[in-house]
Amino acid sequence: MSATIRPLRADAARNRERVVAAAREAFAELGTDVSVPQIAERAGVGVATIYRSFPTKRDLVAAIVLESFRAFRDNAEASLEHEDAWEGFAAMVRRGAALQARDRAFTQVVAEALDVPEVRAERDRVQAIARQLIARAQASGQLRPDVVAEDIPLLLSGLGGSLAMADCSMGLWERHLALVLDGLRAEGAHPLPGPPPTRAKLARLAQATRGCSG
Amino acid sequence: MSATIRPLRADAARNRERVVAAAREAFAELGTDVSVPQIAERAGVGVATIYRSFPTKRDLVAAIVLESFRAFRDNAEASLEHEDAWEGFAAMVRRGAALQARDRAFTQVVAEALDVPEVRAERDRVQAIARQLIARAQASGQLRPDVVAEDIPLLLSGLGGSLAMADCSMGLWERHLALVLDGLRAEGAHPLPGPPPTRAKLARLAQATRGCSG
Amino acid sequence: MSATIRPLRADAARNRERVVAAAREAFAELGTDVSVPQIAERAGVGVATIYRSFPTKRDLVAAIVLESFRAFRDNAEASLEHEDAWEGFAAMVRRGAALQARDRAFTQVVAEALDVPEVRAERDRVQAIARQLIARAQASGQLRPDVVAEDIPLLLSGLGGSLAMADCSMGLWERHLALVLDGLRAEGAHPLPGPPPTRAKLARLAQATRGCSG
Amino acid sequence: MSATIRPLRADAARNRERVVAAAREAFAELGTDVSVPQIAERAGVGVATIYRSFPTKRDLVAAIVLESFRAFRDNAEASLEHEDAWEGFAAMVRRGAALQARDRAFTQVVAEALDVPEVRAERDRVQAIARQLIARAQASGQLRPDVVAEDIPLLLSGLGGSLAMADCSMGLWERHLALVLDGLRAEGAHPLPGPPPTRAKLARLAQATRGCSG
DNA sequence: TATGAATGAGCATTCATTCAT
DNA sequence: GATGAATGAATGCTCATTCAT
Repeated sequence: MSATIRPLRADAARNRERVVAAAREAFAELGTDVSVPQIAERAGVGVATIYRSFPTKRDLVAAIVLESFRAFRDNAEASLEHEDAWEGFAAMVRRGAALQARDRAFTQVVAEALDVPEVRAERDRVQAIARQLIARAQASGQLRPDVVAEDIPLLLSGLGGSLAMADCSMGLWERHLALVLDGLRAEGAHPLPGPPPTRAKLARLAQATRGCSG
Repeated sequence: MSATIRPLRADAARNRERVVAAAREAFAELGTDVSVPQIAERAGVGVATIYRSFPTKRDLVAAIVLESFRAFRDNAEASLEHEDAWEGFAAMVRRGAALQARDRAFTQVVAEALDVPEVRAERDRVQAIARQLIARAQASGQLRPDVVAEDIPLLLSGLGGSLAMADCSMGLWERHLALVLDGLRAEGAHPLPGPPPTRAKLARLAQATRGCSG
Repeated sequence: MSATIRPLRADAARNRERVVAAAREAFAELGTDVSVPQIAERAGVGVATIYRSFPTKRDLVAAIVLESFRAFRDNAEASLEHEDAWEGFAAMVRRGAALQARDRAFTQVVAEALDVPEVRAERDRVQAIARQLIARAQASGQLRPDVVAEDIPLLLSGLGGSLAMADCSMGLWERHLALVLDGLRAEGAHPLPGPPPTRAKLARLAQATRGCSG
Repeated sequence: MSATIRPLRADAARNRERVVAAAREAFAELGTDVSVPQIAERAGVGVATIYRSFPTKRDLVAAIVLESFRAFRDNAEASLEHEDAWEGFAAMVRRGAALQARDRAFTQVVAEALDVPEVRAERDRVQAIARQLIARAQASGQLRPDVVAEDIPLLLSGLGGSLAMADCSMGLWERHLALVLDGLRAEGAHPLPGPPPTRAKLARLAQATRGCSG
């Protein structure tokens, strides 16, 4: 009965899924610069089919990375239940690194702050959870106290960069990740240089699109 | 006869230098996506003048990043003289991070493995020095023994990612860098997962342009 | 059996009417450039429903403007009964102007000679009546004798142009219309240049789609 | 010597002229809707050649119609010298009609108020002259006193409409023009309906892009 | 029969690169 | 040797029209 609710949706949905799958794949592999016609070809549909579901390429990108963000958030939420506070925190970082290891578009969007409300909102939600994981791990004395939640996207983006470079099928990025995690431990922490970033500064930072000169 | 050639050469060389300077600036600021006409305009020359010296945009990019690679290598070589082995090593990493902080194209190329022989060669030379710095720092017991030279580009690229994201004028990236350095210290090192990467594997890795799926 | 067909027909007819209503509105408001999907949405039907009744957008346009032509003809026929021959004639012209003032598509089609047999036929019928109105008004000595029926569409189209330009809600076009009517009066008429257009010439003219060069 | 000032311009200018000529022709014939590729083909150049000289299609349209506007203005200025004030005025109207008779894009732009500063400015200049011609002709008692300068573009646009419809090579539009001119004469003028348009109203009118509903 | 998803050609525009001057 | 105009392929996107449901 529920099958007959949307008879049209039957092949429409199947096609949309083909588009999404093709986009997911293409974006993951080649980054957000793949052209819409390229995605259409991979999906075996015409360009206009894509534009029916996603009025703009931007929207398609947003939809795809949103999936990843959500998956990441689900995982991070689950990590809050971890008995060991450090392991909970590490799991989140690991997950973020893994995601970036297989999705180039995700990496790009983490780094370039796609200005789409839904994405922005999801990012905020993710950060709220990260803050909790951090607080827990710091309270337990395992995570160095001078790390703040805002460092995490930078760290993740950092891992993403390294992953992008390497053939991600090799386990190399896991070495790198372990290294970074060691740097985050309270154990042998050396004080970080400069003042801790204020929340206001970081907010402005999140706005900034790009532009480096010195 | 060299007298009649030189004058032209002088002109040409001056022009080439203008192109290189403009490209350096533009690439650092905007990344490798700046258009050739844009660079030509900045340099105050015609596009064809650029194409005389650099048959391809790719070549121009290569030339520019090569400069950075060389500067990096010079610096790394100097670091070999450092009394403190750890400081020598850390100086190299810091330098790499700083370079990426002010040169967006460099970051891109480190991350995307520009497939040009000269660049590749320079990369190898850099790595040879890195190997020495690492060996020294490990011998002195300050650098964790499970790090290999091949990890360095990945780490640098990682830092680059985080730098790209943040407004690089803020000191944020220096926090991240300090974090990573702490992770590299022998002090609180936890064993890295998996087998150490063999040299052969890494060679193949260097070849690979891209392509992640699982 | 007609009983079983009729119900469907009823549905179909109602749907068709919705389409026509939406098209009428959309064309009047926005001109013939509105997209078919847009009309479908206004009508609350699918595009294909439109294409069932009208194999081509052109046909839909033709159907809609045909309505206006018919309304115009009805009005013109009524004007034949006018006691005052001049007023009868003027009423027709006024009506044509008013139609154009509220229907952008009508204006476009009058100006661009939509090449559809039915439209063409209706145009001829209209002209036959115009001819009578003109004859009457000329016989009464009020309409200048050198005007021929074939001038009328041109005049109307002329008014349409001026109307299109002005915010049609302002009464401006009525000034213009009055001006033109004054030009049509026998009173102060100055002879028109050139030979009066022969019927044959005008027939060829009606054929011509476009093409001006000298 | 002046020939060698811009050796490059030699063929560049020739090519630009080809573009302009092709655009002039295409716009005149088909209106502003002709596609850029179409114009390029007519000109025998690539699309990008057009975009070198005209950053936007809008700019190309503006450039072309500006030519016509200027020609019109020159002519109108000359008409100010006419001994007979009425003939001066009539010459302007005739000229405007003739222009529209051979240039569909001009007609469109007169009717649709292309929002480009230069075009707008030229339009204003033209109107200033029209105002003088009108004042002169009214002072001499030949032009009806209730016409204002702002009526002229409407009248011209009106004539344009009628001209567009007819095969412009036939002299038909000249009949229509004569008719309209007769309507403008003081001789047999009947009072115009409604209040004369205030300048403020007309200014707002000029702003309005489109949108007719009642 | 009505739907609306799919199509592919078309549009305005940009860019790396080549060639006449 | 240097110029910058010309090229044509590519990009994101829209629309009239056609099918599978």
